[in-house]
Amino acid sequence: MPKISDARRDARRNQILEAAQRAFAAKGYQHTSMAEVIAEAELSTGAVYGYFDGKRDLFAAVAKQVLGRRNADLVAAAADGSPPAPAEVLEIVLDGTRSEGLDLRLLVQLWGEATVDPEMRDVVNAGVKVLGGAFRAALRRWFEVHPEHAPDGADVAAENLVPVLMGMGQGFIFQSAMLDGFDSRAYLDGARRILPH
Amino acid sequence: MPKISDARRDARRNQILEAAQRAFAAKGYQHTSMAEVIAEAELSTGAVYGYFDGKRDLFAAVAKQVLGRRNADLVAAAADGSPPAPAEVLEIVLDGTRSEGLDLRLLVQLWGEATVDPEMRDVVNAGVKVLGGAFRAALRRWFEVHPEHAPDGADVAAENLVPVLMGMGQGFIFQSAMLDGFDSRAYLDGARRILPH
DNA sequence: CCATAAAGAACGAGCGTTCGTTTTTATTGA
DNA sequence: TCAATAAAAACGAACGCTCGTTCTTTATGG
Repeated sequence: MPKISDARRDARRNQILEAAQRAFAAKGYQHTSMAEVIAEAELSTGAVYGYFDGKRDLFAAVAKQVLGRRNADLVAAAADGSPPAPAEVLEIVLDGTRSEGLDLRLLVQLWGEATVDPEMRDVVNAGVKVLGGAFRAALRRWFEVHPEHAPDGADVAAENLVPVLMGMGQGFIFQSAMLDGFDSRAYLDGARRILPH
Repeated sequence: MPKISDARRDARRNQILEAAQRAFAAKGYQHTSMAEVIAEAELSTGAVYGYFDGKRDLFAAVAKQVLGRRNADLVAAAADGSPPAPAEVLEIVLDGTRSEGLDLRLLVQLWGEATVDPEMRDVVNAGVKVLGGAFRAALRRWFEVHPEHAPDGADVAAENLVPVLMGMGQGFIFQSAMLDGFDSRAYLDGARRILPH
C-alpha cells in the first residue's frame, strides 16, 4: 500500500489542527482565510484539503478537540481524591484552559458561529451536554458528603446547581475574553462566596 | 433649507436599524449581506449608505441601541420601589430582553465579533461598564437594607457580587441562545437558591 | 515503481461599496 | 395658494477584490 504511515498522517493532521487553532484564535474564524491557516501550517492548499473537507469542517474539528480536553480535565480531577466543592469544580475547568494556554476568545467565537450554523450548534450542544454530565456527577458526590446543603437529596441539589454553575463558567469565559482589566481572582472569589461550601 | 425633516430622517434611520437587527439576528452578522439588510429595510443601497458608513457601523449602532435599552430597564426598575434582591436584579434585565422580543443570539454574535474587532470590543466594554454600574448601584441599595448579608459593608458586598452576577446573566444569555431545551425557569431558580435573599 | 500525498496556480461566486442618475422634498416668489 | 426651483435623498447597476475551493501537475514514501 503506497500510502503514508499512520504516524505521519496523524502528525500532519495535528499540525493542521494546531495551526488552525492559533490562526482562528488570533484573527477570528470569519476573519481568517484558508490561505492564512495554510501558511501557518506551513503546508499547501492541496495538503490541507486532503485532511479536512473545508474551513467549516476544520473549525468544527478544532472545537471538538478543545471541548474534549476540557471534559477530560474535569473527569480526571473528579476521579481521584475527595469530591471537589462547587467552586473548585469551576476552577478545575477554568484552570485547565489556562494551563493549556487556550485563548478563550476562540470559545466565544465558536458560540457566535454556533448561533447561526447548525453544525457548530451541534458541536456546542454536544460539548455542553458532556461537560454538564461531568459537572453533575462531581457535584452529586460533593453533596452526598455535605448533606447539610442538600435538604432534598444530593441528586436534586446537583441537578439544580448545574445550569447556574456552568453559567458562571460561561460568564467567566466571556469576561475573560472580552473585558479590559478583567480580574479573574475577584470573579472566582465572588463565586466562592455565594456557592455552598 | 431643502433638507429632509428631522422626523423623517429619524424614521428612516430607525427603519434601517430595525431591519438590520432582524436580519443579523436571523442569519448572523457575518452571514448577512448588505443586500439582505437593504431588502429587509425596503430601501436602496444608496439610501442605507447615506445613513451609515457601512456594515460594521450598522452593527455597532444596533448593538449600542440594544445595550442601551437593557441599561434603561435596570435604572428604571431600581429607581422606584424597594431595592430589588440580587436575583431580582438579574430577572429585571433578562425579562427586559424577553418582553422586547430581543433575539439573544444577536448578543452572542456581538460577543464573537467583539473578540476580533476592536470597534465592537469597545462597544461591548462600554455596555458592560454602564450596565455594571447599574448593577452595583442596585445591589448596594439592597445590601444597605440587608446588612446581615454584608459583614464588610454594603459597598464591598456589592462590589464583590457584581462580576459573578453579571456572569450569571451572560451564562443565561449563552444557554438561552444556544442550548436545545434550555429551561430558563430552572436556571433562575438555581440562581435564586445560591444568591443572598 | 506506482499509488497517493502534496503542491500551487487558476477559477468563479459573492461580497461590500461607489457613483452617476433619477426622484422627492422643502422652500420661495408671484 | 401654488408652481418653480435647487438641494438632497434615494436609487441600483457596476466594480473590484477577496476568498474558499478545485484540479492538474509534481514529488515521494512504501
